[in-house]
Amino acid sequence: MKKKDVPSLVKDQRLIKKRRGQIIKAAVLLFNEKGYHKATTREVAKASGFSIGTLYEYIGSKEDILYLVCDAVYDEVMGKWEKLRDGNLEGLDRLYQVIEAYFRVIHSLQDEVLVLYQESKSLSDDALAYVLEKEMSMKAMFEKELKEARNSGIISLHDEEISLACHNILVAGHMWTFRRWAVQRDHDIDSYCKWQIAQLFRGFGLNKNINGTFQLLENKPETEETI
Amino acid sequence: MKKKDVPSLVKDQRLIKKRRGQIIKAAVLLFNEKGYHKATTREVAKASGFSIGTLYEYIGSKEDILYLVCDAVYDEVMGKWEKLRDGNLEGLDRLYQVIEAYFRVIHSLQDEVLVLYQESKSLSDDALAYVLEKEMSMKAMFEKELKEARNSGIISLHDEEISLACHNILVAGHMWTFRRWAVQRDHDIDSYCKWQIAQLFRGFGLNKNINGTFQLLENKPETEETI
Amino acid sequence: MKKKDVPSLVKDQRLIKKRRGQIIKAAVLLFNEKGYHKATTREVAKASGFSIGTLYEYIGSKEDILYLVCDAVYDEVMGKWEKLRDGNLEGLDRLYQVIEAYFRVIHSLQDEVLVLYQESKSLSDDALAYVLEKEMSMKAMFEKELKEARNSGIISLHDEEISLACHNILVAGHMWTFRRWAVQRDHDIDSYCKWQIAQLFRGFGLNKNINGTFQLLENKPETEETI
Amino acid sequence: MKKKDVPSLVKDQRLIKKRRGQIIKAAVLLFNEKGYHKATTREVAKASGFSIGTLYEYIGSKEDILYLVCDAVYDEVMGKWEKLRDGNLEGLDRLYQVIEAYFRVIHSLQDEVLVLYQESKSLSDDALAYVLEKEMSMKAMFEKELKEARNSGIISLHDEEISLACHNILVAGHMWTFRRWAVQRDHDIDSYCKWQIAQLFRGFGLNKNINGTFQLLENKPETEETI
DNA sequence: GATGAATGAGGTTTCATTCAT
DNA sequence: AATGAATGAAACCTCATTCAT
Repeated sequence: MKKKDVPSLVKDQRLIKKRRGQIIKAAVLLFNEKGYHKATTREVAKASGFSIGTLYEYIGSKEDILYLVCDAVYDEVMGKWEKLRDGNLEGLDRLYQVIEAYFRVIHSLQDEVLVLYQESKSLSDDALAYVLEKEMSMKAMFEKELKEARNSGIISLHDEEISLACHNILVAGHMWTFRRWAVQRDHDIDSYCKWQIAQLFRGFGLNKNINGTFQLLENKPETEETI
Repeated sequence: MKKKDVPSLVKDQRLIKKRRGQIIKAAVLLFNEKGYHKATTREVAKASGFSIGTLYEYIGSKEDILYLVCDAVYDEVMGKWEKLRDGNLEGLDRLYQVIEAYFRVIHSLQDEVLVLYQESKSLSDDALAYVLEKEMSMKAMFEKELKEARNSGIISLHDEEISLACHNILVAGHMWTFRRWAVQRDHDIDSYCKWQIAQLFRGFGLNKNINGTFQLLENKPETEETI
Repeated sequence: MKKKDVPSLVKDQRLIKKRRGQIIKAAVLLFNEKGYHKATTREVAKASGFSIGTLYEYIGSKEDILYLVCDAVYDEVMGKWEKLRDGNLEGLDRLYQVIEAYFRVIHSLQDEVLVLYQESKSLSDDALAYVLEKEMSMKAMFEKELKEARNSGIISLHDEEISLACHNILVAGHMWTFRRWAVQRDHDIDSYCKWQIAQLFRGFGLNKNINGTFQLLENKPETEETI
Repeated sequence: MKKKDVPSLVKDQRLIKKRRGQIIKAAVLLFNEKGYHKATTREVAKASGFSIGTLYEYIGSKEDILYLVCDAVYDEVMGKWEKLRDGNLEGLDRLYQVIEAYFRVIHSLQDEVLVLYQESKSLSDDALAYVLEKEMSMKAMFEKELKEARNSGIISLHDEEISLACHNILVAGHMWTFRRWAVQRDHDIDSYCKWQIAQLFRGFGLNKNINGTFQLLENKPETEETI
């Protein structure tokens, strides 16, 4: 599915990019604070730093703002995630690191992801389809990783389990934002990564040591750090 | 925290209960279809079977409708869950059954739970606090179960892990509704219960046999059914 | 073609009729004064005697107002015209009287007809088609009269000429409104009727005497009254 | 009344003329298609081949565009009409030819005349007055012709009748455009000229022969061609 | 207790016009 | 002379809420 076309009356592509960046930034803050429906276009314009007329030079409708936000957030998540992933790792280390990187990216983009998560349902059918497709492509990336791990003999899961596990990973990421009122009261992001990943891979004989790198458990007796 | 007071101009408590039941039922359908913000009070009144004037005899504001829905959904979930739980079970069987019962209740109240999940953020601060408190009380119930299981030596998890695991269980329930566009494409509720519970307890030497009841794994070699 | 359905949120049909009557009356005045496009819905509401919200209880969109006006004006013209026509007349007298009655009805509904004439082009395609159809049905009425007159041997015109003559009659009626800035400076409605009808039937040996009834010209030498 | 002054920021008169020509041409097309009010200045600028900024270098306001169009259309009609009129003709031939030429000019400038006719009411009072004055000057030309014909004994009409007849001639021209949805379905311009002129002069013993030139009827018995 | 017509604040969007480049 | 991004007043329309019946 192709990116939905958001109409603009302005020709200069560089300017469009800049102004839309302002819009997205302002919208994330506003949508977080009051939600998409209660935030007005006038407020978005003002928070973006220009007039309502100028706002509509760069979008076609209010929904376009939400679409721009959702699209941008996915791109940002994907971009940051790619940068954070260590392509040199293999096997278990790689698996852990991929997931942890994902959690940490979400942590760094909390507001953005929360909007994506809570408001995307207000998109029109086709825009929503596009966004869900992006979500599924993220899921596919995790599936690829898990299947490679299975091929390497590190984990043993059915396809169905892998699929579900990937949903769980993705949602565990989202949870960090949409349940922050509870989860972030008890955990910081380090702790959250540690325990969630532990939960995901319990039973596969894996462990993460204290200084944050992951290691195989070598049949040590259970200690505080062991899961 | 006490239940928020929803004002009514009508005296007859029995009538209030009846009419609010109609309102909640209609609102769940409508909020599912178009969301809380896009559904109008007129539509709610019509779907409830009476006039807009009558609607306002039983509520004070539109938000009250959402509050009534959220409150009722929790009560319904709790009620059904209690009925479904087998108080006689002990140990592992009990643990499994509590969780599975929870998933099945959510399955049977999909629309309701979805509304609760997607729209409760639109509640006012105090109403939201009340709803979140209910959510925490559900979490507490799971925590109690898990701690008992730990005391019985069935599982070994830190308090922190138990807390997180309970979040995961609750969210796994919600997921069944808010990710149904993907999850319910690949799973029916039986399969979902099986694999999600498996995922939660992998590594504790538990298993679920083919006919749907859970059992301890007795050192059998791993088979297809083994997790 | 059926009457276009104008949506109303109000149920009481009598009230709808009453309120729409108010709307039409107010709209005719306003549209005359500033034209359809420059008149605002708020102004229409105010001139109708109620709030903007109430206005929209009785219409679905601004265009509906214009449609209501056009539809009502045609009905009013037709209704008044029928009442004014003398069904007992035959032959020439009938022909003259039908046309004169038409002119006089338009005179009594000047503002209404002017709006119909100047603004109907702003209707949507299907509403416009409906209105033009009404116009054609009026033309058909004149054609019927002229053909009967031809059958009686009073006038001798080809079908093509009759068709065009009917257009001319209709437009001569409209002219009285849309060229009033010039025509009504030089004529009152009596004089206008007299000369326009004379113009239409010159050459058929007809005349209208001074006191307003029509008569056959009996080969008299031309006098001031003769055409 | 003097031509209204349309302000321009540009000095070069030749350029002004050229650019305004572009504007008028574009505006006629647009105003025909969507009407003056629904056409935007941006659209006019684009259709004219330059930017909105440049448009405003040559006009002071949107209304000026309409004024330029109306003014230009009159000039064009007058210019073409003069060229088409045969100054050598006398008497009846002259009378017929003047009217037919007028109809044919309007036919060749249909879109332009239609805009003039349908939108001029949106002009400001003074601009409208100027335009109506032009209309009256056209009427005066017809009056001059008819009076000369009366002096020559070709027709016998009172001053009042002549005035009205001239209105009718002018409106018969406009009709060809504003009732084209009906009239042009049944007639081509040749047929329209023939029958409308016939209608105007019925009873004066005039005729138009088959090959399109007009002639006096020489007491022949009425035939199909006779009116 | 039920009704539904009335209200008007406030939402989204448009577009004529300006002015710095 | 030409450009086009920026502006904001003002348009249309919605809908939660009230209150007379």
